[in-house]
Amino acid sequence: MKKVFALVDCNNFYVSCERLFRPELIGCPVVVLSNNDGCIIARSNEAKELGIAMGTPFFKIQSLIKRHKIKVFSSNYALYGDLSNRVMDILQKWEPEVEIYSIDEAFMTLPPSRVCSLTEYAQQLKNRVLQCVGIPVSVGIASTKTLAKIANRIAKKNGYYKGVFDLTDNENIDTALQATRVEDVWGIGRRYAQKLNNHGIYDALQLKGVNDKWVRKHLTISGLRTVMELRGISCIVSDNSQSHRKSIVSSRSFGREVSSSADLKEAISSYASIAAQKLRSQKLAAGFIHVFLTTNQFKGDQPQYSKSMMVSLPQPSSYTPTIIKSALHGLDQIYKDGYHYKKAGVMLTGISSGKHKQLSLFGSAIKESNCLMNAVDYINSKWGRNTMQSASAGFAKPWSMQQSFKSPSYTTSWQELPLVKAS
DNA sequence: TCTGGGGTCCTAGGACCC
DNA sequence: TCTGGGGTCCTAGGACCC
Repeated sequence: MKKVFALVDCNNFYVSCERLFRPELIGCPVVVLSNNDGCIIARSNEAKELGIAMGTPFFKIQSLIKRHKIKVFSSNYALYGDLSNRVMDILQKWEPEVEIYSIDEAFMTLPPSRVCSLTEYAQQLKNRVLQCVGIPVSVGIASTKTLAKIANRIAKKNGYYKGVFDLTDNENIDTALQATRVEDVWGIGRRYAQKLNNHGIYDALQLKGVNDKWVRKHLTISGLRTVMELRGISCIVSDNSQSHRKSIVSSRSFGREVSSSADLKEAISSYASIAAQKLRSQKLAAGFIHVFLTTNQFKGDQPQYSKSMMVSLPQPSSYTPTIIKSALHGLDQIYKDGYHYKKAGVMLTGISSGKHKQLSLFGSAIKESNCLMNAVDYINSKWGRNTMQSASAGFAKPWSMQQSFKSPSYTTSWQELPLVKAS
């Protein structure tokens, strides 16, 4: 029997998280900003209706914000991450096969036999999530993940379906595909959409019928997989192997432009610490450290410079002092005086399980204290990030990002618990 | 004044080897 | 005038995702 996939997607997830603790904002236009309060990364339906596009720079829509009294939030990842975990818990209790795809989406494999219809089954799940966590979700059901994405889009856009749309019925598929533009197909981005349009292909039904050879040549093997999925042949398999991630990045745009080597060293130390902590939290170690910095590409009148460099470690490590030291060594090599830098970062690669370390050929293992890192991680998890930190990361942090509109961490910080007053 | 961060996969091309 | 072919590894860059 053919597999059936359900894509469960939280509606306007970050906005829904903010509204959960500010119910008076239901029905009002709300937006959430990227780090550094740079771009719009989430919009309520009311904000979408005002024509605010995803990724719009915040500073460009100031007057619109004022005119329509749009409520603005800086991103609060502690809150979103916690609520995401709660939603995923419900899904995992509901069905054994759940693939968490992103902070606000998961693919579920539905059982072949059940007492009610697929639509009723998904409605029950949707109600359960709303009841237990308070986050509204939409569910798209189909025989492949790409079709489930399309079904989900229809469930969201068309109120008639009440948040659930079943596309397993073959008769509906082509109608749905015809109503879907190629750029709205999962796996087709701006560039590929342009290419397809130039070739006379505008909707998903046309894409489904394109010659395989042409697709393979112009959209690579990934594009061909997308087309096969539109045809109902499931070929985007879930990666349920216990494989760990291949890279870990920590980077930020600065709150203001940075020129001095001293400030950059602080920032790089800080990012290196964050990356090392992420490594340890997944019990991994890294073999290579990449450091990069770049000037503000939006300022065409200023001299531009960007550079990256890789530093190899003698043996894989997750020890913060080692990671910081190597990152600063890399920074020394690429830093050039006289530029206004906008962004810098640290990327860790050559990632392996921390248990099996390849030791250096000469001499014994380098001394790194796991106990010390365990203690630091424990203290920071209990009392908040940066309760203990490396001195090289600085204290005033004049380069740190702006977050002017951040809501409290309602669910993850004792100090920020919401208060309820009886009157 | 103000334009995110963190990932993955694929391909082309160069270096190098036999 | 003539100057191989094929495999592998690495890196940079492009494209996509949320």
